[in-house]
Formats: sequence, C-alpha cells, structure tokens
Amino acid sequence: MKLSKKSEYGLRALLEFTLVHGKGTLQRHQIATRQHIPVEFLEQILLALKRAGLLSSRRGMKGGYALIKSPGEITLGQVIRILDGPLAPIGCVSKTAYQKCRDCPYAEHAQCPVQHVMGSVRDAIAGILDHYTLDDFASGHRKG
Amino acid sequence: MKLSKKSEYGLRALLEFTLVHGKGTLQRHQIATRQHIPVEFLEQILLALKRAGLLSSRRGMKGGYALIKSPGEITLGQVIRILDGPLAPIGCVSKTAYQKCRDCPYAEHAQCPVQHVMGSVRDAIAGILDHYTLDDFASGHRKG
DNA sequence: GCAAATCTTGACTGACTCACTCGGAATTAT
DNA sequence: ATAATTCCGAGTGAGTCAGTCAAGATTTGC
Repeated sequence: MKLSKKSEYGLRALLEFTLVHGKGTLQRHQIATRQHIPVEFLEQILLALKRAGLLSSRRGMKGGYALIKSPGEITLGQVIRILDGPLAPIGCVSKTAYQKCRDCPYAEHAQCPVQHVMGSVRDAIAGILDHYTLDDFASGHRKG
Repeated sequence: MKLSKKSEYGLRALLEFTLVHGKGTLQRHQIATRQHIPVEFLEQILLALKRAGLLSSRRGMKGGYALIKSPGEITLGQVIRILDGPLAPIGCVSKTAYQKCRDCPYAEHAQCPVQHVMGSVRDAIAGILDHYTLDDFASGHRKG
C-alpha cells in the first residue's frame, strides 16, 4: 500500500513538463533543482518514461526531454504502472499483470475472500488513478 | 500498493476464527494446515494480533487462540494496519500515522498535487477496508 | 511430580527491494 | 576540439520480507 519515491518523483517531474507544455524541453538538472530530486536518480526515471513512450529526448548541448503526448492523455495510473508495477494490492486481482496465487487454499478464481475484497480495492484505486490525467494533476496544483 | 504475505495470512487466519466463532479456540497448527501457512510465521502474526487486542490465548495443553471481539466489530482495515502499517500510499496523507513529507518543494499542507490525489486514493482504500468486517469477509467467502 | 503440548520471546537469516551513486560511452552545439 | 548533455550498466548500503530456529514459560494429563 505504498507509493515509491520513484513514482512520486516521476509524477513531480511530469508535473514540470505539464507546466511548460508547448514551450520546448526540460533538462534533468532543471527538473531536479525545481523539484528537489537527486539528479542521477531522476535520470533513471526519465529514461524509463522515455522507453515507455511518454517522453522524447535529445542528447548533447541544448538537449533535454519533452512530453510526447498531451498532458490530458496521460493518466497517473499509466505512470505509476510504468515506475512501480501493477496497482493491484495482490497479483491475483491485477488486470494488467494477473498472476495466479500460489498456496492459496481456495480454488483458482472462485470464492477466495481475499481476492474478493482486494478486487474492489484495486478497482477503487484504478478508478481514481486511471481517470486522473496530468492536466488534472497540474490544476489540483494551481487551485490547491 | 501491495499487501504483504503477513497481512494476507493474518486475514486468512482470522477467517478461520470467524468460521468457528463461539465454538472455542483454535491452535496454530490447525490454522496453519487449513490455510497453508508456515506455522512459525503464523505464530508471529497471531502474537501481533493478540498484542493488538484482537485475540486472546491460553498456553499449555488444550491451549490455543480465540477471538475477543465479535467478527462484526473487526474490520479488515484494522487488521491490515496492525500487520502492515498505515493504509495511505504516502505518509503525508495518512490519518492514523501522519508524517510530514520531507524534501517536497510544496508548502506544509497546501496545494501539493501528489498529496491531493493520494489523499483521495487513501480515502477510497480506507472507505472499503474500514467498512468491511470479518463477517462480510466470511460471507464473501461462502457466497463467492 | 513428570512429561507432553502449547504459547512466548527473541534472535537470526537469505533473498530481495529501495533509493540512490558512479563511471563511462554516445551524441550534439559551438 | 571542447563542453554539455543524454544513455547505459553496474554497484552499494540500508532496510524490508518472509520466513526459521532455539530456548523458555505455562498448562494439562498421567
């Protein structure tokens, strides 16, 4: 039930991109100083987001990163799945990364009580995070 | 965003107590074999639940553990907080174990976007888990 | 009283994850 | 060429997870 620093930093970094969207690129150190994130750790995160198709980048002088999609198309759920893995509290209720639960005395899919309640927890979490875009995120910021 | 084995085993153990509620006590090895839980690990869990006031115990032959409260009074939220700590995905939105977030560039309580969205995630999780009792848990089991 | 069964306590462990950190290679602008 | 940047892989120290183990305390049955 915990958000890693990696995801938290990733979200805060993407917030910076949202705030400057349309106005060019950002470099690691800019994001790092604005958001107080260790720069080498931030790097890993930006790279992961790039590999996942959310960011583009250019090397060398005047290089940097930029958002590929518009902030309204990117949800926090996507970002957290990229950086932290599945949202579900337990593998056997994940929709994006289902895993059969081993050593559970209950049948495959049927009537496991843990599975039942954790399924609704997963749906509640995903219901929020998969409908919350970076735009919402940034305006939650501005409005407070 | 993950439920530990400790909590999962704890919930499955309490399910056994719920099923036999009113009919005496259960011993470690009974629960362990019925729920496929390593017995020494289960022991730690039962002890923690005892210290937290959910179970009573008696030593020696014919000993065992028993529920103190009725299953309708115990919520999954309580149990998971005992075994896994706070439900909130991040310390600064926990209601039972608030912790000021360090190195966050946003002011103490105000307009941090991460805090904002994670606050609603916390409320969604707690909204389910703090209203789901062991009775609900067991009937989810019976009904499927 | 003695042995057996049970809970109780505390320490220990191996594997793994988290949050970084570092070194160096590749690319681009001046 | 040089400086600035991204890219990539590996390393690391602290901590957590999921158990395991050994020894002690308490109760029951004989």
